[in-house]
Formats: sequence, C-alpha cells, structure tokens
Amino acid sequence: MKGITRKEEIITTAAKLFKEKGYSAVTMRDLAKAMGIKAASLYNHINSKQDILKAIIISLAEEFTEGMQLIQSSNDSCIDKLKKIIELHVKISSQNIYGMASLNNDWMHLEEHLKYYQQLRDDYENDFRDILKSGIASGEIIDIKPEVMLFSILTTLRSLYLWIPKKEDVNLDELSNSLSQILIKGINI
Amino acid sequence: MKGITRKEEIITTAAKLFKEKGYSAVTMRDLAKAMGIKAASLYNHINSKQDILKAIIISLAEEFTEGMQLIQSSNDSCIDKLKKIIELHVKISSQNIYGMASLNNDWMHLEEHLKYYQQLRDDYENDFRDILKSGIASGEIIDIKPEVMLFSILTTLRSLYLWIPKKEDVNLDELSNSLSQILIKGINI
DNA sequence: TCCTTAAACTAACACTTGTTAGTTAGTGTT
DNA sequence: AACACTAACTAACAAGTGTTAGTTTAAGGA
Repeated sequence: MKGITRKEEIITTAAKLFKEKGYSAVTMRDLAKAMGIKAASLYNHINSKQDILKAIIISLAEEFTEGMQLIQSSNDSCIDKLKKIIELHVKISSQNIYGMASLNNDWMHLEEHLKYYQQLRDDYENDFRDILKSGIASGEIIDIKPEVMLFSILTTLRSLYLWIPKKEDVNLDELSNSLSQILIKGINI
Repeated sequence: MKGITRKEEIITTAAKLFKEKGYSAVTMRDLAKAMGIKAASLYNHINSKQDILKAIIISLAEEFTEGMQLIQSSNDSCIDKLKKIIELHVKISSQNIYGMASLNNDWMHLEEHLKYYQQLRDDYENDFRDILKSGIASGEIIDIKPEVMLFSILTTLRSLYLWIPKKEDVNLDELSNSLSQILIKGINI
C-alpha cells in the first residue's frame, strides 16, 4: 500500500550498513537486527546476501550508463557535456548516498555480475575520456594528458557521496556550479 | 640479514590482499596461503589480524601528518604549499600503493586505534583547510567555498593509489606537475 | 656437542557465518 | 468456512572464522 515493499526496505537498510562497515563486515544478523527481525526472516524477501549487493550496485551503474548516453548523444560543447556529467553525478549521488558507497567500495564482491559491472564501468570511462579528447582536439580543453584529467575529475565525482551528507545546506544546484567552476576553471585567481 | 623481517613480509602481503578484497574479506588462511605457510604460523610473527591493519594504517597516517607539519611551518605562498601537498601525496602513494587502499577503505575496522586515526585525519584536513582559507584571504585563491575545494582536491589525492599503478611510465615528477596544473589552474584553455 | 632461536607444523577450540526447513499467526478473498 | 498470502518465528547445519597450545625441524653460536 505504501508503494515501498519490504524487500526494498531491506535493501535500503543493507545499503546503509554497507556504507558504514563494507559488504563483508555486515552479517545477515546485523541486517536483521537493524530491521527488527530475525536473520532467517530476511529470506522471505530476498534470495541471498549477494542478491542484495547486486540490487544496490547494478541499478546504480545502469543509471549512470543511461545518463552518459544521453549526454554523449547531445550536441553540446565538450565543456557543456562536462557540466552535465557533473550534474548527473551530483543528482544520482545525492539520491543514493548509501548505495554509492557500495558502488565504489564493494563492487569486487559481485561474484556473478562482476563482469557485467566492469563492462559498464569501462564503457563509462571510455565515453568520458572521449569527451575530454575531443575537447582537446577542438581547443576547448587544455592539452594535458587526458588520463590525468579523467582521473582527477572522475575521482572527485565518485566520492561525492562522502561529502554531500556533511553539508547542512545541500543546495544541489549550487554544489554543481561550484564543482563545475573548480573542476573546469581551477582554484587560481 | 636481508633487512626485511618476516613480519614486514606478512604486513606487505596483507596490504596487497586488503587492497583487492578489503580487510574483512581477507582471512588469516588467505594470508597464510599467499605467504606459502599455514595460518597458525602467522602468529609466530604477528599478534593478531587487527595488529596488521594497525601497522599498515597508522604508520601511513603519521607520515602524512609529519609531511603536513613541515609544509605548514614553511614560508611558502599558499599555492606553493598546495603544490607541496600534491607532491607529498604522490610520493607517499607511489611508495605505498597497497597500504593506501587500507588507509582509505578499512580505517573503520581499527578498533582500538580508531579514535587516534580519526584525530590525525581531522587535524590533517583542518591544516589543509586553513591553507586554502588563508589563500582566499590573501587573494591567491578564488573565493569559492573552501569546503568544496578541499573536498575536490583531497579526494583526488587520496585516490592516487588507484591510478598510479595503471600508468606504465610512472614519471612521478611529471604526474605531480600535471596534477598541480589541473587542480590549481583547471582544465579550461 | 649442547643450547638457543626462528619459523614452520598439526590439532583443536569456541564462535560466527550464510542459509534452509518447517511452523505459526494474522489478514484478506472467495 | 476454506483458502491463500505475507511475514514473522525457532531450530539447526555445514562451513569457515581468528586464535591458542604444543610440537617439530633446521641453522648458528658457545
């Protein structure tokens, strides 16, 4: 009736715990206690611990993939594409603070779906790199090794989940703008 | 005779495994197998699994603290201090690729030494923030929320351990310079 | 040769892990 | 009244967990 199933509640709670201790350190009994039930009862709603991790990570990874495809196929300039990527990360991260922790730190425990995840991530990085390269080619972006730029920007964006909750005034548009300015124009006067 | 004790070998091997799977997912039997011995034999050299983690993380954290204190007490301009911080991270990260993974991802499992670690980290971030703030005050650095700048730069530097091993031509001076340019002057033309 | 030390071993312990089986209680539907 | 569904429960299992105790083996110094 509430539109949120018990299964979704469990997955959300699990993501919260995973963020604090990591997938491996969270036991099904920890999760059950956080839900106020016994460990065995979890299995009325989910198939396995592994399945919870998959549900958290894969849906997020696919969300990023879809966002990147939209940006890539637009007619924006490279700098504008970059700004849209920053907005994409701010949006998804702020809506999935806990899930982003698993995406960043626990993907290696995706046993069956590991390859698929890695494919999505590699594709995403390649698309990102291509945008930077064509920006360099067109003279929009400074001609430094695109690998270092990619690393610097993407790492910052991937860690947003750690910092967004610390800001009391979470004005997301303002955060996107500040980030765009800092990542693109630097901090020099 | 070799200058490297068996204990140090174990800690180095552990750090390597911790980087790939995380502290909690690595068992003493995994570690023993990687060393070519039985799990019980590890205890001739180390006191506990926990102690291995502490040895990895605390020494690294203290290295950063010492580096920051040197930079802080110098007479350099804020931008030059920033460049030195970047060099500090590149140097320590390249020399401790595996340990940096634990420092970043497994610090929450430092049971007894958790508070001490958190103190070191908080102090480091405060010193870093102060440098940015005085750079803003003196007009060296653009007047955007220092919190977002700190986040962006520090996150990039903390993740260096993930990217340095991917570069075949690990010219560390060149990497420091590229990073300084990107982080300080941005990527815009 | 005797003693010490480093570094491995086997065997076992108490506890924790994810998971399954079978059951029960409440709620709504036919 | 009979049924099905949801969601909890107790009890248990097989495997794996960190760790301890006690023993063995090889090398070097006295």
